Amino acid sequence: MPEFLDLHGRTNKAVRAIADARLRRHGLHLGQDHLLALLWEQDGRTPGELAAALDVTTPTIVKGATRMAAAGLLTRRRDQQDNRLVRLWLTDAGRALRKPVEEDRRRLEAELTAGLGDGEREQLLRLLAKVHQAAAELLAGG
Amino acid sequence: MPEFLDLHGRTNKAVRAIADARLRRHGLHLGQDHLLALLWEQDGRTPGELAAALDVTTPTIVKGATRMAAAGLLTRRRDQQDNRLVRLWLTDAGRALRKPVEEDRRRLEAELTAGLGDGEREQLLRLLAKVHQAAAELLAGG
DNA sequence: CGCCGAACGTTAGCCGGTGAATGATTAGCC
DNA sequence: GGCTAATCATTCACCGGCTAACGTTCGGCG
Repeated sequence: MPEFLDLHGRTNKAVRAIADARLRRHGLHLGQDHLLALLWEQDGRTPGELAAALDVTTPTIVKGATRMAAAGLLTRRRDQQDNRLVRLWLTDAGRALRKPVEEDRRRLEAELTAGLGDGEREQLLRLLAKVHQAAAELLAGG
Repeated sequence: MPEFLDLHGRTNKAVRAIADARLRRHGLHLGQDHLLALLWEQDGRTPGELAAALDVTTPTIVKGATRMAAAGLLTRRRDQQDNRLVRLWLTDAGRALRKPVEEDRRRLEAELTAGLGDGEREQLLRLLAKVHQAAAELLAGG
């Protein structure tokens, strides 16, 4: 069991578990916050656009949007100019989650990296970015 | 979108995608390799033991074991002494995957960290371990 | 103008993961 | 010895993610 893969995977799982627990207090599930983040920035985007921005497939967005619509966080509306398109619009409830959820995420980041000095934090990001680039290249070509 | 959380999440997703693609060549799905790794080390363990070792819930093991049994990688047998227990035993097919899968994983680790010097690799592990510990503490207490 | 292909959202089915409820079996205590 | 409580595995329903198949709607070309 290679060291980096194991450690990276474990860390990711723990982080996801914490994020999930905190999102649950706002009635959200893991991943839905990313979708919301995009809509907070700009309303009325299409599932395809959102999927591309999140590096996720369209069905993932559609299913999530259906659940979030049922939860009253957003509404679906067809585009009048191009009837193939569907646009997602936030409700007041969806908009209201912005501040607390963004704050939660900032706090989580701060708590996780609290044990690192400024130089260490910077270095961690630098090294992780290297690995990420290697992964992206392997995924594309290798 | 905090820097570390975002970068770490992206990296994990890319790594998982690569691992999934490579496991698929052996007829495995993501996560099944971890279960196999435990059984390669020691056969005849119970779902509960495996779940605890992998830090996963028991239903996850049960479902995976069902699929892997259907794929001919392992067999289920009830313990004769304690009839509540179920023990998972590898088939020859399951054992045969050991070398290629372990080799794949070692190679993936090497490829991902190829761009790092020895000092950098060590430092990355050290810093990531710090974050992991912080996450574990948050998960337990905070 | 009509057809045919491209673009798009949706659905269905699978996978790993979770929590909650079920059922069987053992262990412990009176 | 018998009843109760703890311990297992299993099942069900849900979530995010994926691929593949489907149906609609628009665009371009003859």
